[in-house]
Amino acid sequence: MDSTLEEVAERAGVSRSTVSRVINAHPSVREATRARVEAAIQESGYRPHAVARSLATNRTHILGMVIPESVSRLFTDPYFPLMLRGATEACNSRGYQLILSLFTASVTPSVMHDRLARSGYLDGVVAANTSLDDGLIPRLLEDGIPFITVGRHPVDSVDYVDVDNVGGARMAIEHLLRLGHRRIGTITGPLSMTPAQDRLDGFRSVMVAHRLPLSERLVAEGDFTEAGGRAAMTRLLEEEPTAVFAASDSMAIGAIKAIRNANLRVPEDISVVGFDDVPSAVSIEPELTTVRQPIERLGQLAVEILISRIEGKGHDAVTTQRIVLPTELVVRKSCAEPPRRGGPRT
Amino acid sequence: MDSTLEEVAERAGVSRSTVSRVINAHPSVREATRARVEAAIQESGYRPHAVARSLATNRTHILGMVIPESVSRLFTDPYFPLMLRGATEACNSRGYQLILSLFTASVTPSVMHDRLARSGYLDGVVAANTSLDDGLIPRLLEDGIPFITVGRHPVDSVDYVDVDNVGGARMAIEHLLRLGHRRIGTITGPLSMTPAQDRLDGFRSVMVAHRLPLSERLVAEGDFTEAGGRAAMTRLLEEEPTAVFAASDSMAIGAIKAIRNANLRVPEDISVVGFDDVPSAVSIEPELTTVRQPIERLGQLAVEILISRIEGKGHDAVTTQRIVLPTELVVRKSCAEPPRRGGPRT
DNA sequence: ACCTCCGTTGGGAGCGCTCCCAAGCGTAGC
DNA sequence: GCTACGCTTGGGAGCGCTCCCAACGGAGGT
Repeated sequence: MDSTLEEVAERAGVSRSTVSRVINAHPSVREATRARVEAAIQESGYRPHAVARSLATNRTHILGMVIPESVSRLFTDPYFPLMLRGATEACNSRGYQLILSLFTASVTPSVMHDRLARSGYLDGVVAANTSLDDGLIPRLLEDGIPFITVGRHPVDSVDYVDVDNVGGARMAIEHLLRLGHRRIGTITGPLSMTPAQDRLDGFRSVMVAHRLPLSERLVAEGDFTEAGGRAAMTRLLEEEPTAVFAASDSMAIGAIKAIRNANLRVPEDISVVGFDDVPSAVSIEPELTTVRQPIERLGQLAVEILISRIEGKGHDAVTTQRIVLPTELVVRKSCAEPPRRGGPRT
Repeated sequence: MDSTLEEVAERAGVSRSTVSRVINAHPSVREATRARVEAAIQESGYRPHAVARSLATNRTHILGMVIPESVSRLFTDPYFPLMLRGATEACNSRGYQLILSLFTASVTPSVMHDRLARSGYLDGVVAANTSLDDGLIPRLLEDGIPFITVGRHPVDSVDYVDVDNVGGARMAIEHLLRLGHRRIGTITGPLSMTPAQDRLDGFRSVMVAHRLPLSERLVAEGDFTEAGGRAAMTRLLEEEPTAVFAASDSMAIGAIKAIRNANLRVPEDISVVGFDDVPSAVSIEPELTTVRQPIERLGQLAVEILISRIEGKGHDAVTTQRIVLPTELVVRKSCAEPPRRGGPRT
């Protein structure tokens, strides 16, 4: 069971090196020898010892997925599970493993970082949705470990995969405009995170392009959670918007609750657009109009690019890789034309 | 940056062994020497090479979390994220790392298994919610790798952590009985999974204890998903139950939709109880009465027990560890007294 | 003054694998 | 028939660390 290369070699009557060649599919092994070795491997149930191999090759085939503490709270949101699934899928098919590093309370970021990057266990790191201020990226850069971020990062040499947050937000707002809305509010994510910034930019750029009022009072910062969306919407309500763009579906769901709580209806009194298109977007009443982003694909691509960087395939190893995936507006039932002035809404 | 023990030793004017002792907090190092070595470590930015250490100690401090393919579909359910978070938390505080192994389409279970257990990278495995028929447990047993399952497993020597599914189901049904329901249906999970079996057993035992009808037609098998719950409920509707116990919140939510789809109301026409108490249980209308299980705690305990087994602390190493956590009924708004016969329901 | 013992320290021998270099051998070319 | 070259194969030298055993020296006991 726990046989070693040497034992297999003896059994096959060849040397350690030859067995190693067979295992690594090295071409220069005579067919007859190869067969003999393979038989010996079968018989002994031999499996290469990954740790020993890693020590010799300086490769572990293990990737780290880092999720900063601030974000791990969102873990009940399907966003991360989906991204993880994409990442895992890619790892599986490329023969890599994924270590999950959530920054939790019991451990400081720097301990966490040491354990990760400098432990020598990781061939590369996927830094998911880091916020700009957590200092993770500079450290990774300093370590020289290959990494990629999910969500754009401003530093020049950083690889990333992202979705078109600006474009998605634009589509959402344009949809609202098309329905006749003029007084549109937005609930943003935490502005230390680039996707939140970008969605807000998209919102603003459309408003500006249409010469619409862009009061800061129509912008409420949330935290991507339902509770945060609810609180933000409650504030927004005072401004009497006829439509709201929430930067995540969870926040949109929170917003709908706040609206109902104020005895208003969605979409008759206020239209709501979300972002993400998580499964529960269709579980709620009314089904949510939202911007779909390919979350699973994002995780998958991140891993694939990271691996190609690690393995140094072609020019991937020198060119910074930046991929932005398109987003898509999904029209459902949470938006309608704005109420007539002085109409049903008191 | 990538200095070795030897280099640090030279810098401190001691031997490799002494540096090793300092790093591993071995007591027999003179204070002065220790200080000198620590300074050298600081200066050189030395970090022990985890892989080399693992090769020498035969310990990686890496655990695997295995989630079978059939279950990874549930990934949009908050169950796994929460369990993962508990597990990660425990790993973090004990200095372990967690490798996530989802069985995905691109890889067969046996390849997956080889990669895991026999790669030598894993000190132990947490097998989450395996179904009885996927053959994972026998293989782990055969390999002799330490492991624990989340959700009870019938084999004698297997460690597990579980929640009191039977008791939880009982509480749910008794609650319904107390409200006056007699014709109660249930939507089960896939019966190849022990939690699904246990919840059904709880349902049955209460029904039997109260001498209530136990028609198989009032039992519909679902798959823990919302869509499955909806389909199962649609079938159940023909039996005209006044209440339904769904073995997961997702299925309960699906059931509510099916009920509404039939132009009936929850809870006025049909009461619904779920299981899990996921966050979205309070996001829907009406808020769901459900059985709460400590999911995060489950993941955490699984890891802690696994680690104590690996490290062979005391008798933990020989006694089978089985822990069953209590569940709790959370009464919200999805249950009411049954409609009067011939009442509003046509 | 000598022996013993303990607290410290150093160095060899691996852990199981890869990689490189060299050796063995058969064959083709001259 | 001899040289050269290419295909195979074997074995040494690590990868960076831990662990064990031996050695060293000073303190305490007699």
